[in-house]
Amino acid sequence: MGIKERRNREKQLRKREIMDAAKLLFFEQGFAATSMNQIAQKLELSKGTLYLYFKNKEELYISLLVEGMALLNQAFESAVEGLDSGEEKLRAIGWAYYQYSQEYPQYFHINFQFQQGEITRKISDELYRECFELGFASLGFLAHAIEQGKAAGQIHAEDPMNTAVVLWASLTGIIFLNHGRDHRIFMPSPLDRLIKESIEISIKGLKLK
Amino acid sequence: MGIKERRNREKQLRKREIMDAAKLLFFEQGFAATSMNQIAQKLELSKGTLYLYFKNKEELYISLLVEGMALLNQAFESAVEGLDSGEEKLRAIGWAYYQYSQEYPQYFHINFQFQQGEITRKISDELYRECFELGFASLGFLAHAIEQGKAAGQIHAEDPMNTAVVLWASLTGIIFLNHGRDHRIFMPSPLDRLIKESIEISIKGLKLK
Amino acid sequence: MGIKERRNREKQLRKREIMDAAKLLFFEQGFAATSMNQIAQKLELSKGTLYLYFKNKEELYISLLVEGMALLNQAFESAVEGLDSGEEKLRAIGWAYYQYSQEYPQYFHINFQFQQGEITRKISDELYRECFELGFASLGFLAHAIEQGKAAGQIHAEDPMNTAVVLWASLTGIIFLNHGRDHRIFMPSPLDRLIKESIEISIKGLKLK
Amino acid sequence: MGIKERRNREKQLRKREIMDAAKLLFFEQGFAATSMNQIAQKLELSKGTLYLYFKNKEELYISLLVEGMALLNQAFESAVEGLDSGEEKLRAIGWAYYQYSQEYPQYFHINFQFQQGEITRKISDELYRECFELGFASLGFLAHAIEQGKAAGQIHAEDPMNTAVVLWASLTGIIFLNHGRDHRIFMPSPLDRLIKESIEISIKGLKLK
DNA sequence: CATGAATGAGCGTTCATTCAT
DNA sequence: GATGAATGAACGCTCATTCAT
Repeated sequence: MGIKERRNREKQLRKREIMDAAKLLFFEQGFAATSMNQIAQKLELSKGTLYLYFKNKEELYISLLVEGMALLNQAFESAVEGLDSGEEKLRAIGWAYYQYSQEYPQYFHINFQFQQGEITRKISDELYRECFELGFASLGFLAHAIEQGKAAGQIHAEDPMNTAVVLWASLTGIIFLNHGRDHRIFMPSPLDRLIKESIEISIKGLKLK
Repeated sequence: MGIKERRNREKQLRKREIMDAAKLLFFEQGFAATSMNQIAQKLELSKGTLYLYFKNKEELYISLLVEGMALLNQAFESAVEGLDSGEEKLRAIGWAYYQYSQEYPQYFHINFQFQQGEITRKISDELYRECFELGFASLGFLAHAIEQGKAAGQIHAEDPMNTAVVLWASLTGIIFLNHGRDHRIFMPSPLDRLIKESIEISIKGLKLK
Repeated sequence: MGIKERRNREKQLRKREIMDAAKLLFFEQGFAATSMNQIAQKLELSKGTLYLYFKNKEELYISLLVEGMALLNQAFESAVEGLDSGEEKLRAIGWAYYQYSQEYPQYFHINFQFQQGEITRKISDELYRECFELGFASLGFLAHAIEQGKAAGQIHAEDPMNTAVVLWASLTGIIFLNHGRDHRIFMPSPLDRLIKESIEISIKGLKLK
Repeated sequence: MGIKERRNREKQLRKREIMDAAKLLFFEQGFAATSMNQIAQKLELSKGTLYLYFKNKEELYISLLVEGMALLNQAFESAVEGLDSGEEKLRAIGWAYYQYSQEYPQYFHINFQFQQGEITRKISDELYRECFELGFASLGFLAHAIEQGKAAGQIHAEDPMNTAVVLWASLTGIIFLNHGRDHRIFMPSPLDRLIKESIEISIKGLKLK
């Protein structure tokens, strides 16, 4: 037993190490430009070993994606904890999304690249579903806040899920402005100002009166 | 005379063919995942021929980008033509952006990929500046409409350029939801509804009263 | 008649132009690194045209070789003109070889590359023979001078042709030191000093007493 | 332990195989005309494998060059061992150079090609310096012998290094006559006779009296 | 006579993946 | 469980040569 457990623990540890190294490299160089060789070298591991833990490059990538999505969900959960009004929650979720993108830029990046579908086609439907559900859960936080505001008569929203998607995508679009790997892309103000402006515009735009 | 002209016309035609084939492939698979070989095969042309028309892969890509950006600017120009108020213009530009993304999804996609910087680092600063200026011009339409609304006392915007970027990125984020090359990504409603909702939220959010 | 002649003259002229352009490029970049395209562009001519005048790249190259060899023979002829003793002639030929290598570095270079055989295998035996005979003629000047010195009892040489080859190759080896296209190669003194020293050592070494 | 050692030995063996195959091909066809593909095919190996052992084509070439130069230096060292006079040493070195060129014609050729600068420009200054110093060491043997003869009053040489270069280049030029990859080049006598004659002429030409 | 578009084989190099040890 | 040598297909790109016009 004890042996088996230790083995298992060690296996998980190794998996972690691989994922951490891969995370950094994928973020810095993108999926296509990062080679399994690089990942192996960074860990002073042999290439073959990577394949003991991940079926292929895509699956390694996706496992990071899932992890990142789970983290985001936790962040949202904490953000709304103890808040009462829908409006407050909306504001908190928006800001939490921004903070997440700053604290875990690698995860944010991976998440986003995934949405673009560069990799999606190479993974199983099952794995895809898992990602999908996690994403759906995140959206749920937004949708729930909107629903609450609507129920309280403070917010106008025909279909809260619809509105949630709109807000989510807006923020994503803005955060992503900042994520090009070169710094020649146009940013009129610091990202946080843009985010704040976006959140406030949206909330004001949603308010009933 | 006639001969030279015909040759020239044919040359332009061939260039068009190449660009059209490349446009589709870049859209479907992304820049990195599309090979010159694929483009050539799609056209039943030899690889070498592509290089008679474009110095390299990047240049082929960028030529599409520039074309798409020019189209978008024209679309914006038409959209605001004859409109009076800033609000109307905002609405028109947002909608034109959406329509552009539907009519020329490949161009939209290429434009977007570029902003992400996947390619930016490989091209000359000069070429980059050209693209940049075209993009800047597009933003200008939005900024100008906001400015006008502000001047007319109808819109609140501390820094119109800032606000323009926010709106632009929001719309881009939403449209992009729809652009994964597989269609498994979550969309609660048709895109046009989401866009309309986004535009209206933003405009309402910007209004002074 | 007149027409035919003019045509012919023009054809020769065009051939000259091609050869002159090729000469420079082959010298600057070497045979392999020079493309037919480059030659055509330098002349503002189409690639196809080159093939009207030369069967292929190799033949263009070889035609330059033949020309250079003929020039060298002329130089040797002038050098020995009016000289009486074998020793004087030897000295004159050696020096003429050096001057030739300075005045026509491109020809010298081409000549030498040929000896290395990089190209030889691709040309016809017939063309090869022509080159060979020209080279042989050059050697003849040296051999003849040695013969004369020997006949006059001033020079020791069992087999003058043998000795001619030795002297020739020695000078070639020295001149070539200077012909690497980068300038990091070791040269203790200016080439002319080395050449003079070599000539004097050889002549002294050949003298009977 | 044993396993690791055997692996290492096998790896060295494979490296040797690659270098030996490359040596022959570079010799027969020159650097530019030899492709990595050819080398791989000759060994019935995949192209990719070559790159496990050598970073690129140039490095493979240079590793041969360095090997050859080291061999030559050893040959010179053996040649002068136990000899007393400068003249004897000169004769021995010249002859050792010839023998080296016969025993290791490929190395001789590679060395020579390098001097021509075909490849020099593509390698790092550092690597270049290493090659340079090995070559310089070879010359040093000659220069030292001349110096010694001069000190003993037997040889006239203003600048022994200069003279060393002259002798070296002379011999190189003669040996090279024989090294065209086809054998149609003119050779009046066997190479050894030419070499002997050259050495004797040079020594006689250098003697004081 | 001259063109120049097109070809197709080839280049050096990379890399995800496999498998014998 | 871990290794790392080997593969083989693919990459972006070049270029001598041909041939319809």
